Amino acid sequence: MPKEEAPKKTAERPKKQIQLLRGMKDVLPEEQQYWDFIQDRLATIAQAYGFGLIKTPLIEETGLFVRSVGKDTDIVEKEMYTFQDKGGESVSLAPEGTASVVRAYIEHGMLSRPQPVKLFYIGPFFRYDRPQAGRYRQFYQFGFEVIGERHPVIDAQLMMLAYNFYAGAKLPVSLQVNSIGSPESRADYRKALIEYYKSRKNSLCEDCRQRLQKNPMRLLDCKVPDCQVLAQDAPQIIDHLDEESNKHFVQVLEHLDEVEIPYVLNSRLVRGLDYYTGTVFEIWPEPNAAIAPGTDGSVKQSAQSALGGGGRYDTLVETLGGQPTPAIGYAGGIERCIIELKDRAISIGAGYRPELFIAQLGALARKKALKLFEDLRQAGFKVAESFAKDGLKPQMELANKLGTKYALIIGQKEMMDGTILIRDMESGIQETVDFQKITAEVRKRLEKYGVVEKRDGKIPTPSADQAHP
RNA sequence: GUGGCCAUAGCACAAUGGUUAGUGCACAGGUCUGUGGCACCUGUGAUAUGGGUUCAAUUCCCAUUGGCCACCCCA
Repeated sequence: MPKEEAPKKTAERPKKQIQLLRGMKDVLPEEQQYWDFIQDRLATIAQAYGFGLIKTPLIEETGLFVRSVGKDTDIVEKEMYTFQDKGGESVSLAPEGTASVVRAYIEHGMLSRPQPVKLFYIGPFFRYDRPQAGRYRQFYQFGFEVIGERHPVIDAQLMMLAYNFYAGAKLPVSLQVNSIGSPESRADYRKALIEYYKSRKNSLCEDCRQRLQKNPMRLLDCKVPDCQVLAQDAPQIIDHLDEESNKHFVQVLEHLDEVEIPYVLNSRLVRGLDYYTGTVFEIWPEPNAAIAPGTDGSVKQSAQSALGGGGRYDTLVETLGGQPTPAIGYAGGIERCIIELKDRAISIGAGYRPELFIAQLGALARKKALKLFEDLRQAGFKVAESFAKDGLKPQMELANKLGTKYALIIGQKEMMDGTILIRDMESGIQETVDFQKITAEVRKRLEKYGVVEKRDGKIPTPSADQAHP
């Protein structure tokens, strides 16, 4: 097939280039290693802590989220992808994972499994929000839910799991912890807060006056300096916890102390979703010292945005129609995790790198090479090739770019002799070996390399056979 | 949802109200007819879209689309 035939310019390009929908993102092969890295670690950790993977649908009945996340939350009020399906039912793309997991727990009668039921998920979610770095309209979250147990040790263990996930990936993070108490004590606290702020309303920023009406707890983490001053002396939720919540929280902290997981008591931590009760926590990235404001002004230190968050939701199962069942969960954002990994130039191990490259020359050799590729692949080698290329040179270039250890060269001469060339790409030394013995010869050489690699500590991450969402 | 900054090849960046819009990397081919990394040469490839001002717009104006930043909120 003559390769001279340049692709003819076919139809005229459409005037309007079709581009990504706002807030959407393509993940290209180069970035895939980060996703693999995270997924591998998640799968490992989930297994170690006894979580089973659950896959829930992208689409659910709208009511599920209205009832769980809360109808007055921003997420439900203005960020959901909601539409009518062809049957006229109102459906929504899932904006988060917990609601679906709880729905599944109830629907599949998981109450009759050994409690607590520990479930783990990973997948895309959707929120129609204004995009920013690390914030997409389709974004990926992983989550761990423990349903059916109220003991504080569970809270501590889940925080430990979350913390260890990041620590294991060499990401410096801090664990922020708080308790927002039972719904009753929260209502009580709310009253106290409103009371406190009422008299000081004039010193508040405009947003905060809104918050006073809508979501008083948010007053506490306003960034306006004047508001922060007021927040200093505002009543603390800790002081308004009911006895049970308080006792629970103290025990959670004791457990955390015991396992020596560092945490920050953050009395201003409130979570936005309605279903939270009691313990709440977030994982924050530590400020990145590596990114200092450059003289050129090209600073890219993203604002404090949580890598993930979670908490107890002891009333949610009941809210969604199940038996009263305590539960707790954590959810983390994958894109944000990747941003941190990249910013901190954290090594995630080498990506896929082929060990062998098959170069061929001539029609007969090409046929033989095609077969050889298959044999070597089935023998377990990572093999690369460029069979469509004619010249040896471009093939060697590619072998070099891919960083393969050896090139196996088969041309007319080798075809005649029943041999093949093995070229060491680093030294340039090449040897002629019997074609029949190629597998053994290659294995012999690569095993030698394997030892060297181990010394360097550069063992390629084993590509687990986990599912990619 | 609010406010601001921005948009030139695959990527990173130049330039200009007036002939063929440059450079580096990448990609393709060649110098090298069976051998990669280096060098040199050649080539492919772009002014996001729509409208307006103007003799003339990639440049100025408006809108749309998209990106980024700060809010809001959240993963």
